[in-house]
Amino acid sequence: MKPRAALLTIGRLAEAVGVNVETIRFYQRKRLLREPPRPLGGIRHYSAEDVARVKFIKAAQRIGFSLNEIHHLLRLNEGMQCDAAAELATHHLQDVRTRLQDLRRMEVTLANLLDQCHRGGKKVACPLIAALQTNKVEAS
Amino acid sequence: MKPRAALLTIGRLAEAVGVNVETIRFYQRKRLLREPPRPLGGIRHYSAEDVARVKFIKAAQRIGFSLNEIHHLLRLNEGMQCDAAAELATHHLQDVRTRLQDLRRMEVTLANLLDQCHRGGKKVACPLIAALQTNKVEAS
DNA sequence: CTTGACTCCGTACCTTAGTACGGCAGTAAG
DNA sequence: CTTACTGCCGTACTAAGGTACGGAGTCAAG
Repeated sequence: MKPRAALLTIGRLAEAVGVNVETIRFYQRKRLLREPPRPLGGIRHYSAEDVARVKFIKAAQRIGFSLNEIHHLLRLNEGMQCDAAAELATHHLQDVRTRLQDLRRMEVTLANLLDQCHRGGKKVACPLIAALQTNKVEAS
Repeated sequence: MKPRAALLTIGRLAEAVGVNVETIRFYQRKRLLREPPRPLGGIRHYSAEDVARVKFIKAAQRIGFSLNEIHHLLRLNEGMQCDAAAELATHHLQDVRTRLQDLRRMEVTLANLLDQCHRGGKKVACPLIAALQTNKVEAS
């Protein structure tokens, strides 16, 4: 018999990524994940690609993208027309670069704070707020 | 007459940052913002510091922090005991660095995608998903 | 052939982060 | 004085992103 146990069911997929089974179903409903083939008796089975996809979704969320934006990003992945892709990518690239700057400032500031601490002051004054606005948040 | 017009009311604060008045009130309820002094007749007035604070909140949200995490970050700002601050900061610093890596990968990938496009392929194949998982995919 | 661990499905519920609503009060202009 | 802004307050509603629940089917092991 073929190793039925190796089949990637929804439960295993969820476990592999570290999310709830319901979350997988939810992503399917939201079309962030294709409906997988269900060869025998209606039990879905997934591929390694699906694992990667869900991991991508989770990573993208951590850096501040909404499911909606992630949906767009994922479409870039599946060979779309170049001009459309370029437009989307340009837009997201700018977005990503803004976030990078904010994150770098945050990094530097936290690192400085730690450094101050280790030099032995008992209290620290942390210009954390200044960190993210040095650049600007010009209201439109 | 004193320049009453220069008073930073809730409406002006909201406008300065580009958020809704209700959002400011909401942040106050959530203790992300102190209750400001209300000298005459109960009308709150805010300082430039409050503007900075709200801007910080918004910037931190864009890079993926929840209001809860932001609450912690803000507490770092107001001179706390060094050991406590150091622990918090260390934790957030790691977090920030992970996000930075993901964002950098995302940046490189999007930039490559654009580059491919400009070189004239009609369709593009974008290893976008690979981008965010390079760090840790030990999927069995 | 029963039992336990999954799976399937739809629906309901929960948390986070706001937004909107309606009633009341103070001030300023017409 | 009346009308028009704001501001104050509490409560209710919304949207996004899940989570939980209950009933039914499936499958491998005991």
